[in-house]
Amino acid sequence: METIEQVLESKNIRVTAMRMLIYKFLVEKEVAVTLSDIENAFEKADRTTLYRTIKTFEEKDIVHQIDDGTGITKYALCEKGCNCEIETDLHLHFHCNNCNETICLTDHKIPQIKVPDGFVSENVNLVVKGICDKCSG
Amino acid sequence: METIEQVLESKNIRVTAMRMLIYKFLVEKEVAVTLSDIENAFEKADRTTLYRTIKTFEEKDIVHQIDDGTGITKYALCEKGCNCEIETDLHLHFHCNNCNETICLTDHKIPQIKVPDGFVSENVNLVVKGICDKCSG
DNA sequence: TAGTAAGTGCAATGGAAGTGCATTTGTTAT
DNA sequence: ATAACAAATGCACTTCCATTGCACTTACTA
Repeated sequence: METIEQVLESKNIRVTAMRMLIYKFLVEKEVAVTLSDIENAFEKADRTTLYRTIKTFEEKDIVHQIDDGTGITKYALCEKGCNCEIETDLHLHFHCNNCNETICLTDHKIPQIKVPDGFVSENVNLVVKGICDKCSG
Repeated sequence: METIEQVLESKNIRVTAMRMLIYKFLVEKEVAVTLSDIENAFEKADRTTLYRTIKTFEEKDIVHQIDDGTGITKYALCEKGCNCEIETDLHLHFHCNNCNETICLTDHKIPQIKVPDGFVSENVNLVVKGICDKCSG
């Protein structure tokens, strides 16, 4: 089992208390979070720090950004099976219309999408909306 | 050939000069537009009016909203083959990373997406990013 | 044609994203 | 150990888009 320090170091991210806390928070949260979520969880910390920390994590490919259509950017840890650095790693996201949470369905790859002649596909964003397992129960 | 008045009336939208102009603008634009695009086209009109006009069009299903991941909401006319009122009408959108325009690929339906047990899919948003036909030429 | 409902314009607010700069903290070399 | 440097953090501020309240105008309806 890797420690948080090891994870950060392996990605060339300098280890700080703040970063460890935020990483831990992301691990414990199983859904994608907004910047506000993080803000609420760390009220003592500055918004900018949280913002830049997430951006750092993103650059170093330990979190990926999700645009689930709510208009607010969400972030989730890149876990087992998520290779965000590879453009073609395209798992889909599920947004629950009831609890408003967004979940990475890492196992569910996006099928090949055909585009018309002349169009070149570089990237695909797919968000399924509906009711999640917890809410449909 | 339906006139603009007829289109609006058939959707129970009261006909005003402003609405006709905006509708005409949307018809002529073949790509999805932002509120700012409309604003620039109608500098004499108020932002709020344009905003609410688009919202009205959206409610009455003559326009649909597109979230192409640029962070700015775009709108496009629901044309032939687009049945936004039906949740399962799911054509995809293409966003060009070069010219920054977003196009409805009305003919391209989204394939059936499987979700895990317990999840209920109600809606799917799919945006393909890449280079459009005009830019790849 | 008067009355009412809807549409429009102006002003202001709110939320999220992003930036500049000063300060603090951490790393490295001496 | 500590000086010097680089990176991280906190504060203040800005910008941009979305949205709302209210007053005024326009269009339908009895």
